[in-house]
Amino acid sequence: MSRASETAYQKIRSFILQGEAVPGMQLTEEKLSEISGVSRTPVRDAVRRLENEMLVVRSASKRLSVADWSEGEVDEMFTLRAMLEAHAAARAAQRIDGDALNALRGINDELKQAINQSPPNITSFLEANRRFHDLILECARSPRLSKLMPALVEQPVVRRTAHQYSKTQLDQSAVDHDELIAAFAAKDADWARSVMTSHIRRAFHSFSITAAPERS
Amino acid sequence: MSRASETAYQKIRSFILQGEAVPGMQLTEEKLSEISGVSRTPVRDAVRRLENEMLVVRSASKRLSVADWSEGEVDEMFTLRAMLEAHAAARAAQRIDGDALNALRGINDELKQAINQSPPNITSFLEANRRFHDLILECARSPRLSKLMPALVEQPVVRRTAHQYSKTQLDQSAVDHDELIAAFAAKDADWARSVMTSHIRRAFHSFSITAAPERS
DNA sequence: ACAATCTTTATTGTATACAATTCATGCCCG
DNA sequence: CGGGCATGAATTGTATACAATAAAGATTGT
Repeated sequence: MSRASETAYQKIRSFILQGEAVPGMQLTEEKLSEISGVSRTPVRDAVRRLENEMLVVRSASKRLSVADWSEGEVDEMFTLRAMLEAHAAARAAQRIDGDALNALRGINDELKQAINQSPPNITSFLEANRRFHDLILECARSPRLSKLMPALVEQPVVRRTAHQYSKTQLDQSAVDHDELIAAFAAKDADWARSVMTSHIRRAFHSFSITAAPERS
Repeated sequence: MSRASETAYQKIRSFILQGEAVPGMQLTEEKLSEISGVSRTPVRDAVRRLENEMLVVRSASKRLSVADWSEGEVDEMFTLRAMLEAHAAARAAQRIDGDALNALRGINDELKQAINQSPPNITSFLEANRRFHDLILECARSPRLSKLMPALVEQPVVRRTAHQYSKTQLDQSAVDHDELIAAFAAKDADWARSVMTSHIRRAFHSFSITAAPERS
């Protein structure tokens, strides 16, 4: 997208993900245009994109609000994400080349460095993690899959601001990634699929456990 | 959506699906606003929706064109659709109530009537088929799944204008639907998932076989 | 004739003004 | 008091004019 529309998208998105917005709170196009500093027209474009990622929802009478998903819906999201990302891993295993494989190794090294700082650098970890998964998606070479994934990935982040990551969990992520790389190197689609499924579902359960207390 | 934006969406969509548009052909916002009889603003809204359904694509320099997918990409779409619709069927099996079950039976009766006309009424068949699958999706009660499906369902229609349906294929669809209903009545999620998977993948292969000659 | 650059034209992006809806408030009548 | 209805305010939808950008075409120098 072009400049204004893109900045609006970024600003509104971070406004929601950085926790400045309360789930369920109403958003008017005018307020959003103030936040992002552009007119309503590009704001509307940005909102459409966010609507597709289901970060904002539109009520029956076209009013906008910050998405607020029930526990069951978050579960469902993880299930769908596990299915699709496992499928992406399987495709990637059949298509990946040596360069991409090395790139994955490099990204996972960065991820390990982020973990081994004290305290672990969560921001760097999340950033490397995102790049790792994005690169796999790219190697899957499925435009359609690439289109569907954004509606599944960022969602948990909304509630995760206060999320505590244990060193054990972080280390396990790096181990999973290493095993994925091994499966890719062996071009074993089923192996890759299984590892990815476990990886996502484990993340889901540790997310549920630490996120649950918030609901008090 | 509101009136103008919605009519734009409908008109452009049917313009593409009814085969008046050639895959790959360029679409300017102005021409689309002529076609739909509204100004460019609502056209842009409509285009965003179509872009998400991947019926139109946007080139690197923001120019619009009618989507044109390779054979491999159509395959991938069917695979994804099979995965997600099978998942929807499994969820529906656990959540469906008697009313919805009866509604499914009614819809499938209409579908059979459409088949048994001579010649079979393909339009009615497709319409009933769509309602059948839509109702299952609704019974799955997964907003996220409902959001993802549109990007997967209408795609093949683009090339299918000249598609010939054999009586055997049509009958098999009705039989599949009956078995799905049986799985739902038994609340057997795995059964429902399997039947739906077979149903979609069979449709895929009969589609490939009859659509292939077009590529000459 | 060819290539590089400039100019022109086509197309998309943005802002603003206004129209149409929807929501909230208060009023009247029961 | 309380429910329905009118009125006003807030919000979204649409059209249009203009700005920015990308594509196409013309021009010039070699």
